[in-house]
Amino acid sequence: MLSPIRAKSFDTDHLFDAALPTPGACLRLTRDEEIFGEGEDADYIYQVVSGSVRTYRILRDGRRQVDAFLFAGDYFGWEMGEAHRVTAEAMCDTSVRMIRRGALSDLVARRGDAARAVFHLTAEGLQRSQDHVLMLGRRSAIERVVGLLLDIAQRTRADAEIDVPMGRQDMADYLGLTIETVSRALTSLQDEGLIALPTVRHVVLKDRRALERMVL
Amino acid sequence: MLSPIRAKSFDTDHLFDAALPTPGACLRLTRDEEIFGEGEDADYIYQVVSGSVRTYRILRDGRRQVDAFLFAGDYFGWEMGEAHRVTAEAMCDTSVRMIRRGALSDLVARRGDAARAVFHLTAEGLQRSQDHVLMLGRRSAIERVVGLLLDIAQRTRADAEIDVPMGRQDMADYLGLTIETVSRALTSLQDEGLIALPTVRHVVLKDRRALERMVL
DNA sequence: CGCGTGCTTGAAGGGGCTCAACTCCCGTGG
DNA sequence: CCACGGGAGTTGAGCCCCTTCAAGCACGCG
Repeated sequence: MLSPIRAKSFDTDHLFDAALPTPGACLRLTRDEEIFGEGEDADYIYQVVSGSVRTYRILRDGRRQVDAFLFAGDYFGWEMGEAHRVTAEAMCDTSVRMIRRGALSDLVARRGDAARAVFHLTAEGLQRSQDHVLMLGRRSAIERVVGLLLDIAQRTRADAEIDVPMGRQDMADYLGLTIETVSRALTSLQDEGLIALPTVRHVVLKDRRALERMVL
Repeated sequence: MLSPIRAKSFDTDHLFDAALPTPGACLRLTRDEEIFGEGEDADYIYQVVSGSVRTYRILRDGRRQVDAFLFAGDYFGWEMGEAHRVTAEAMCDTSVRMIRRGALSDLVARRGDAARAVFHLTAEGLQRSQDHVLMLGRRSAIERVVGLLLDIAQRTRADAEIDVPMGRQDMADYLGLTIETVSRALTSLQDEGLIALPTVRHVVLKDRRALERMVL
């Protein structure tokens, strides 16, 4: 997935390090606390240090679409315009680093490898969004849930046991479903012996191979 | 939408001009001709000169998800890895410009404003993808069709009369619907007097205000 | 212990899908 | 000029998956 290692180039995980002399510029947040809101000025770019974050948009009539879940190491808040297009909230106790857009621009102007890192990260976000589109456009409810579980497992570097950081409503709004359908999908996966649900936010992937086959 | 004009910066429409001394490096394509395929090496970045292009992915069982429609001026083929993640095809007689990824990298390394232009374009693609997600996740069939019509109108700079460059199957696979549902949505919009369909690929937006209200 | 919030389960309804027939173009050739 | 054929689009009927509405359950917290 990652490009071959190049000497002296930024590891994308540490893009901010070069621009942030004091790595203590952290924001600490509690459950459901807003980081920024849709329409607000996009002055900063963020990186999750610990915890997890959701971004979403809301339609006039209240329908909500969760755009992305962000975990430790993930960057968010790349907005090309002046305003944020989504709202970002912590899903649990979370800390994030911030950097002024201007500071990042300067870094990019000074160092070509930083530009490459930024491009890489944006492209990664684009890929995620494209996968999300495929999921919503052409997959059944169960396939969507399986896709999300595998995605969480991969991105939190868990293998068989995963801690689901979000509630059913967040899952539903990410997958374009209702909480009831998500719940039914999970129990049906459990009935088929593909997963186990020791607690409501803890999932055991009992047959990962079979689950992966379901989403190609 | 666009950032304020900066002296000496690239107009994103003309990003390639600086990197392409001979602007004749064009590829001419006919209907349904493939530009690149999923999994192939991503050596080039492309820009539509005239005509229109679709990008898509196909699932094992044949389900297809159209990722994007590209019109004159649009760039495509931004892949961060070595391989294309989608297939790109011309939807009609089309010509595209190409530039080696390496040449673009060089340009970006040499000129900071090119980096900004590239970032801008990638971010634009990301925004489109996010809007697509919202469409697929939380909108009804009719709302999706209206959204597509308005998007085409805007991006082809048409006001009331639009030429739909794609067939019903392409629309359906972009919107996560079936051709029958797309067709029914169009006739129901016609019945309500919101649009007219003089021919199958020609749509008149009779009440644009009302249509825009439908998608917020 | 009781209450509340979030999750699960059930029953009924609906929006979009499936399958199938039909229509409309449009190009081709007699 | 019309007959023919074929692909694309439309329309119809029935079904199914997901939603809606409603009730029941479980866990956590005062």
